[in-house]
Amino acid sequence: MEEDKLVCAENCPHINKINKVKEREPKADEYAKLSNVFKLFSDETRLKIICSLLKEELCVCDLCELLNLNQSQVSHQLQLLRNSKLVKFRRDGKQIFYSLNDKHVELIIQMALDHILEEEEKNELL
Amino acid sequence: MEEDKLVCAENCPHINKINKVKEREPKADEYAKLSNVFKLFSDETRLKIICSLLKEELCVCDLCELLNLNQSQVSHQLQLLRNSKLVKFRRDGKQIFYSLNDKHVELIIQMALDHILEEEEKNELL
DNA sequence: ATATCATATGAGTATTCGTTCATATGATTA
DNA sequence: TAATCATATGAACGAATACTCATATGATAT
Repeated sequence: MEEDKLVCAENCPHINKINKVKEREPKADEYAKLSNVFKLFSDETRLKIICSLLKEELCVCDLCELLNLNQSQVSHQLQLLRNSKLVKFRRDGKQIFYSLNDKHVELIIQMALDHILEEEEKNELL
Repeated sequence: MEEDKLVCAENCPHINKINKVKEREPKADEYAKLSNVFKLFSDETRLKIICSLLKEELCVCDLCELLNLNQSQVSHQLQLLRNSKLVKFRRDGKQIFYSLNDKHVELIIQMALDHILEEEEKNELL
């Protein structure tokens, strides 16, 4: 008849800490949006597309050539990026040119690169 | 007998642009590392764990209580974060306390939050 | 020593997600 | 108005992955 125990018995959970964390945490829907953004960056193919668009507006076939991917692959990934408004696009005749829709993208990638570089430095010290 | 055509025929691919992009792009192994980092942030459960650890060192059972997750779930996700060196941990008696291992984590999340907020502002203008 | 507590880990399952193949759409050119 | 070009889209398949359940481990307390 005991209830399932979620928390450990004694000192734990540390209620003070937990309340402190709860105050500052993102809202429930922000977690969903955040994880969705990171999901877009988490696939190597998409990430390459995003990085390619960092500096230059490019058409689908530029991306295919640049990244050595087939057209369907690129278009499918671009659709995901479009749906999340991470990229914008304009048609010019038969071609469609994509570009990034938000200046934060570059910052996010730069922070992650800094993180990776620090990891590498740590490893070199071993 | 024709080869599969990867690029469009005429103006495209825009060789100048492509070369320009190629100069600045991350190296091949950096893409893999980058996407792995973002993959860690891309699951909502892991993201909640990471955000909880932003301000406070917490034990497993704190995280269970705080996020309303079962112990196995939390431990499995912590293992992924450990393997990628995103968190560090110390044992104190029966409990194990986790904390973030890198100051860039907060910056990455903050940039992503800024991105989301800007998206929301754009939507409100409609 | 044994029981209990906090956490870790392995296997199995279900779901998510990326790629491929085939086809559709929408614009241009002949 | 056909044919072709650039891109989009749908369905199917396979791989990756998150969760659950059961069990193992390592520390403490009795």
